[in-house]
Amino acid sequence: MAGKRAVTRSSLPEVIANDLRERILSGELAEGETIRQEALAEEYAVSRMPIREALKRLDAEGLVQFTNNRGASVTKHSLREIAEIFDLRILLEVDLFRRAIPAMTAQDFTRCTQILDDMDASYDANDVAKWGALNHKYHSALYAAADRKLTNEVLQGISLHSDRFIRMHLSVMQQREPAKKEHRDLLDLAHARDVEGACTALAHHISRTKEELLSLVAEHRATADS
Amino acid sequence: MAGKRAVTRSSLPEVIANDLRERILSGELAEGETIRQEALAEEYAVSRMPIREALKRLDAEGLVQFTNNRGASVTKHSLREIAEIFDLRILLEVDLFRRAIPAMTAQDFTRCTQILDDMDASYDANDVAKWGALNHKYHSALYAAADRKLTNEVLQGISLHSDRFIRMHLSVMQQREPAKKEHRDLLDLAHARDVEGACTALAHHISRTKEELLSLVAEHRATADS
DNA sequence: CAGCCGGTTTTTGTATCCAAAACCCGGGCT
DNA sequence: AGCCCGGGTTTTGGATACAAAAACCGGCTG
Repeated sequence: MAGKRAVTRSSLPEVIANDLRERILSGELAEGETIRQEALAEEYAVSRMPIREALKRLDAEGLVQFTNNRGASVTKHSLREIAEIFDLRILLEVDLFRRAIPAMTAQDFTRCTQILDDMDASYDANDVAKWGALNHKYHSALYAAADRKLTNEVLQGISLHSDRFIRMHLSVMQQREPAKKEHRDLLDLAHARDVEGACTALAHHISRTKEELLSLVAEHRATADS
Repeated sequence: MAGKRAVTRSSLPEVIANDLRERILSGELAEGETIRQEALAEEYAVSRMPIREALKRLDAEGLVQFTNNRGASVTKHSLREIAEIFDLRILLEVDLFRRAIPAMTAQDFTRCTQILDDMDASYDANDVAKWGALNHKYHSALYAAADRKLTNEVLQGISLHSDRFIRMHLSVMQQREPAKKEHRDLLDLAHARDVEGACTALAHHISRTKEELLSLVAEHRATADS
């Protein structure tokens, strides 16, 4: 148990930002909801200042929006923007994958396989939060060999948003078994060093997720009136 | 003169962040330089708090780095990361351009031409800051027809960094007249609706800039020891 | 003489406090 | 009766003040 390496490795605004991010991603804080700084301050038993910094950070990440002197509210994306998020993912992930595949080692493959196993487990266990985290981990592992720090950071920033919608509708999407297989196929194609095949498969995989999610969100919003 | 539309359209941290950003981009604040909050606070005649928020924002943009309790310092990119910045630009800009070209209207073309004229003027006048701003404007105008808000935002974030290095060495690069012509060629190809030709031209244009800049930065760093 | 340890100083991080701007509601005017 | 205007309340934004962590320097000891 050498876990707690650094005594207080994260500053107060950071842990608050992490928690708030999780709350937004999990849907506990709904789209468009206005955020009252003082309420959060009391809830976390700190002053309003760390809260402000945390919100500013989330604002930079695009999860909340600051309006002049009217405070912060959870961002709400249009269907069009959601589609764009996924298109960006395709663009970036395919590029990363293409660069990564020739450089992937046996270690990379075993690591990816392991994460996939964990993912399936949490998927079946209905542990949405864990699945989301593992999903990120899997993708990072897939593209680790590309050794592109900056691109990965940008991708993470974008994936945040896509994850929000995926998790929002994961319960419904669980019926889509093919996703599991597609994940495995990607790894197999990479292992066979079939760069183009793997890339098109990845593009299709994300694209299918996009289409499916778009219809789900559209349906959801239609019923929710809003 | 209907300029000052909104009375106080920008908050204090915002104007400070803008100014600091400009100072970093212009090279007034050198790479790796540590930033003393109190010094800036006195300089801007405000308290340390707006400064902190501004720095946090720049941190989110990647222009400065926060270390635990040791404050902020201007980020310094490795040659490898600089190359990655330009590769990302290629990826994003080509995608935007491809989507934009079929949708570009006469208005778009005239607007682009006009900006190009201004750019040439500031280029010849050696006005580096203005040239940078216009460069941004030109690219935004080129991709405006794509109507991809999010992608453009991401691109802006990345271009910030590339601009930093371009402006750092613009005085040397002025000898490279071909860049002017390339800019015009891009517009002509787009006007002819030659999507693939325009995209490859754009990719080559950015790629050439990248190569040239990389050697300049490498040279600069070699002489500056550091 | 070098390395380590402790006190001092600087610098950051957080809290409390005050001012300014935005919303809400009621009253007056057209 | 409806609309506009003004005071009260709420909420954010900024300043000052305080505590904690880190760097720095000097002295001590092996």
